[in-house]
Amino acid sequence: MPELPEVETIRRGLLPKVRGRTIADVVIGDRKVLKSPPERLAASLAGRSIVDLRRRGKNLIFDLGRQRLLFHLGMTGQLTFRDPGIEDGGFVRHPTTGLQRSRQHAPDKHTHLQIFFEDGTAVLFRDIRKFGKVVLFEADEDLLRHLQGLGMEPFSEDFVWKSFWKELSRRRVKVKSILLDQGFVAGVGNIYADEALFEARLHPERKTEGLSRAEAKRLFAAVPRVLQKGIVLGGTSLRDYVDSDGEKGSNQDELRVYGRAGEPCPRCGKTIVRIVVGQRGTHFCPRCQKKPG
DNA sequence: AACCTTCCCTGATGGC
DNA sequence: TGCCATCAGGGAAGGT
Repeated sequence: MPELPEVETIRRGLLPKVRGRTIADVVIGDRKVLKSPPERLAASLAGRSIVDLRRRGKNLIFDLGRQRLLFHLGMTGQLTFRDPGIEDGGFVRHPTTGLQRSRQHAPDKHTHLQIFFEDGTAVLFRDIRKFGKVVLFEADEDLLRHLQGLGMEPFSEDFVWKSFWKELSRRRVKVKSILLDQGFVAGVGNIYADEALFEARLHPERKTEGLSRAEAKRLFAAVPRVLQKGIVLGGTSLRDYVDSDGEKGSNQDELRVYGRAGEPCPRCGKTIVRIVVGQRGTHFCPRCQKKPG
C-alpha cells in the first residue's frame, strides 16, 4: 500500500520525466476514481504544462501553473510512466548498465487515467481496488483547503518535537491509531506505523496519554527513521506497489515486524504476533514492545 | 472526543 | 472456465 516512502519514490522517479512537459490529451477509464468530472478533467488538462510535482503526506500533486492535479493512490494505486517506443516488459538500453528489462506496462482494464504528452509518452494511473482518487483543483487555495486537515509533514520544518508532543498529549487514543491518523503525522500508513512502533519499542495499544516524554521521543525519532529507510530502499512492495518505472521496491525485505507474525523478532528472537487494532492488522514483538501493566 | 461499524473494490486463497 | 466465503485495508461517513 502506498504510504509516504512509496509516494515519494514515485514522485522522484516521475519528476524528471514530466517536468516542463505539456499535456496533449487525457484518456479516461473507469470514472469512479475520478473525483472531478471526466469531461472537465479532459478539457482542463489539455494544453497545460507540468511545472512541478509535489507530495504532501500520501498525496501526489501535479503543479500545472494555476491548477493542481492531485492523486491519492489508496491501497493499490499505481502511477507509471510509459514510452510507447519501448516494448512493454522488453529490454531497453540503459545508459550506464547496458541492457535492462523495461517494467513499464500497457494500460489495461484497471487503468483509469492516461495523461499523454505530445511525443506519445504518458503517465498512467492504474488502481485495481479503486480506493484511490484523482482530483483537479482550479487553484492552489482549493488544494490547500482539501489538504488542510493533514498533520505534520515528516522531513519538513513542521516536524518538530514540540508539536509532536503537544498533539500526542492532547489526544487519548491508542498509539497505533494516532500514527494512522493523517491529521497527526501525514504519510504514515499501516506498514510504517508498525515498523515505527517496533523501532520505538512501544506496544501498539499503549494509550497516548500514558506515554512518558522519553517514550514519545523514541517514537518521534522512529517515525522519520523508518520512513527514510523506506525511501532509500525504493518503497515496500508487498503486493501491488511499483515505482514510476514499474519496478518493485526492496523495503519489504527489511521490514522488522510487519507481515512477519510467527517469525522470530530480529531484536530478541521472541515470536512476532499479529493482533487487530482499530480494524487494522498490527504486528509487534510481545517482549520488546510490552504493555506496562 | 473517542470509538465503532460499514462501505467502497478486486484478487488471492482455501474449503468443499 | 467450479463455487463461495474470507481477507487485505485508506479514508470517508454515520452512529453511539
